[in-house]
Amino acid sequence: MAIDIESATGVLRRFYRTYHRLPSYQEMCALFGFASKRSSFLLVEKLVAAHILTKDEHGKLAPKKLFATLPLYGSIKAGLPAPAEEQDFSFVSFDEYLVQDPTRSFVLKVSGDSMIEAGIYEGDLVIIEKNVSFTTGDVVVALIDSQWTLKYYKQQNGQVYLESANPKYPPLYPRDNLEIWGKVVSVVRRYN
Amino acid sequence: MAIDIESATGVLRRFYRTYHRLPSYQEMCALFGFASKRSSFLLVEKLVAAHILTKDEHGKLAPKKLFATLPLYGSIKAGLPAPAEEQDFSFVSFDEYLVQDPTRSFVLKVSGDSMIEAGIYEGDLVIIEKNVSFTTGDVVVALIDSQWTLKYYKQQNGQVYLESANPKYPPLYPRDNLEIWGKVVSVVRRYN
DNA sequence: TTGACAAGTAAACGATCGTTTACTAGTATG
DNA sequence: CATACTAGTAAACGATCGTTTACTTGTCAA
Repeated sequence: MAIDIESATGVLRRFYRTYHRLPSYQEMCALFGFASKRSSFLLVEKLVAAHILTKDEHGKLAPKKLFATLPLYGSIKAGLPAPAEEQDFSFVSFDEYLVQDPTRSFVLKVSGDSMIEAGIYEGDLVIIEKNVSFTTGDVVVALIDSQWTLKYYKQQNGQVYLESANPKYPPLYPRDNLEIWGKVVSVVRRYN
Repeated sequence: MAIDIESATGVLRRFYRTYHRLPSYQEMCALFGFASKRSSFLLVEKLVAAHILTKDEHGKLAPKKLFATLPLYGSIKAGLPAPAEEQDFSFVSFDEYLVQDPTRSFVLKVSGDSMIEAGIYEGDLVIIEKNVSFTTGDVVVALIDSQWTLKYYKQQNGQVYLESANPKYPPLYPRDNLEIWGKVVSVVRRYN
């Protein structure tokens, strides 16, 4: 009774999500109930042929795209490919898609509705990048009069101020000092 | 001249992002310019002590949270901790945060403005999960009269229909058949 | 100047690595 | 029935693994 590729992929994916590495052939024996490493070897050969795993230039086993990534279909308007012939898509890993420089980034959970008109809702996560340049229109995290806010950064006639995306809040002109902490480079929302 | 932990972390993070695995001590020698594996060994010891790397239950080296993740500060309203004492936060990996079951999920790039009132903009990526139950108010990907759309799923008096979040579009009542492909479980937006 | 310490080299250890060879059992095909 | 093929076991291969021991530097403080 051979283990099919699909369920093997699931097992390995779960292992990779837990340990952030692939199991050795010996560990695969335990995972799949093999008695010989050769069985793991043959299974891996199939997975490599199926483009689920790869070997890098040093011959080390590595997860291929499917592991940390999902198929990305083109446009929602363009129509979806038939489920049988799932081709013509790229892949996305959100960690890589959302974060350019992890060493300069952090995440904030949004509360309040001041940026709701910009599509940033309460409960959303925003990824902030520090020490980057920003211009008028960027969403920034700012310390204005010793209070933290998420606002549009605006420049007009040399005057710098912060503007809410929700029209019910007035623009903020700094009294003494205005400290910009970073720029919002991406937004993430999870339902339920 | 010792290599400081910070830059070593950067090098390893870059390696991990490229190869989706950690380098061996031998490979670290090449990465850091060491002539002896012992130098790699000592460096790793420091990184483990600094909670940047770990060893799992089988003694295998594994990246700790910091690698695939970013610090998550509480609420934007609550104020940020001082940069020096960066404590009291959790961590987020977006791949894990956004996708519950990778085997049943795919990604679509949004075009059109029909869901703009729900905070889903043109160019956003939506993560769709197939074969899940959904109720009134969920955002779904549907095939209505052989056309793909992103809409609110609605049920009223036994009548099922699709509603746009943008009031300028009327609700869609299916003429012959309505096929729901999956539920939008999360939304992702990257600026610039 | 001396001593202590940190950081690196060089070499060696047993353990585990991926891989290969030889063989066995089961199953499907002719 | 004979054959071929697939999937598995068992054992062994050299290579690489992480780790340890012994020794060499350079630096800073006493």
